[in-house]
Amino acid sequence: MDNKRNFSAKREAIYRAISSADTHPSAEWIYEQLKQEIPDLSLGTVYRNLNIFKQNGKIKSLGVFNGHERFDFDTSPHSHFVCECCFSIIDVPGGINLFDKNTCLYVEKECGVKVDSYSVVFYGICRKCRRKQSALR
Amino acid sequence: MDNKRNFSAKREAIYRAISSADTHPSAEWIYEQLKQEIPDLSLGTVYRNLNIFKQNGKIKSLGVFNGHERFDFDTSPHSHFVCECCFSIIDVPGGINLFDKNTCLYVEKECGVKVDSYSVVFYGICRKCRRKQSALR
DNA sequence: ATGACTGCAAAGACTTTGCATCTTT
DNA sequence: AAAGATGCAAAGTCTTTGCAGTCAT
Repeated sequence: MDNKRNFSAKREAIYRAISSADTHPSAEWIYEQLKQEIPDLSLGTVYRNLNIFKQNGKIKSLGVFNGHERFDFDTSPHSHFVCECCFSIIDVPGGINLFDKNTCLYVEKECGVKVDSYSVVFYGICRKCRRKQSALR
Repeated sequence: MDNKRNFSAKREAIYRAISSADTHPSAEWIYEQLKQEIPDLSLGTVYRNLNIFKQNGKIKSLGVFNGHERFDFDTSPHSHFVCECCFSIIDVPGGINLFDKNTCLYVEKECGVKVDSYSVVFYGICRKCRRKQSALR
């Protein structure tokens, strides 16, 4: 992630866990994941390091879903889909959903603000949950 | 809000507080607001009624910002701007930021999901906070 | 009376934090 | 040795909930 090797083994493990996950994980998820490999890891450390990564810009918060803050190591602009049933989060491929600069300029003018970023989230039902729902009928 | 008049005075006051607010309020904000007018209101009641409104579709949750869930009585599709400094939320006027159905279809095909809705949030610094920042220099 | 609504306070869920200890340089 | 990172548990914050009491029909 960085060349300076200024980090601890646990910190690196936490970052590795996020960046290798395909789940846009929560703190709890990372903790559970690493517990097997690092039994003496504490949840507080996970939270602390996530906040450091966030400040560093190494990860991005996707917001709070179902009470859990979710993170993304991919900080490049892209949209997400959130399943309202199981709260899985998946990347929307391609930049098709991104606004151009004019849209932000429009918001700045209309609202009298300075726009730094934006987020686009689609909500619905994921494939897995749809299957479950159909199976129940 | 509804013709059936099946609601209590406090419930109506809570809905009135949201719908007359220009702040996309939190539960706490509504509680503080109404406390003057209704001294024996409890915060639990505010939470309970907000959840009922949410289920009824009478209000929409904008998500959690700075730890507080924020609500909007305007359930029509529109985007929002969130100030990263004071966490004020303002409506982006006009439908210019809304996607068309094809965008949702694209997401459905690419992700193999069913899209029900989406949200667009712009982040930045609001006018008031910018002024404060300039004044400090 | 019956069902709906509420106050109150306790409980829950997630996150942060203080402090002593342990690591790393 | 100094600075940084962590474990542990307590505290903090926001939200939900159980229960008994209240209100409306």
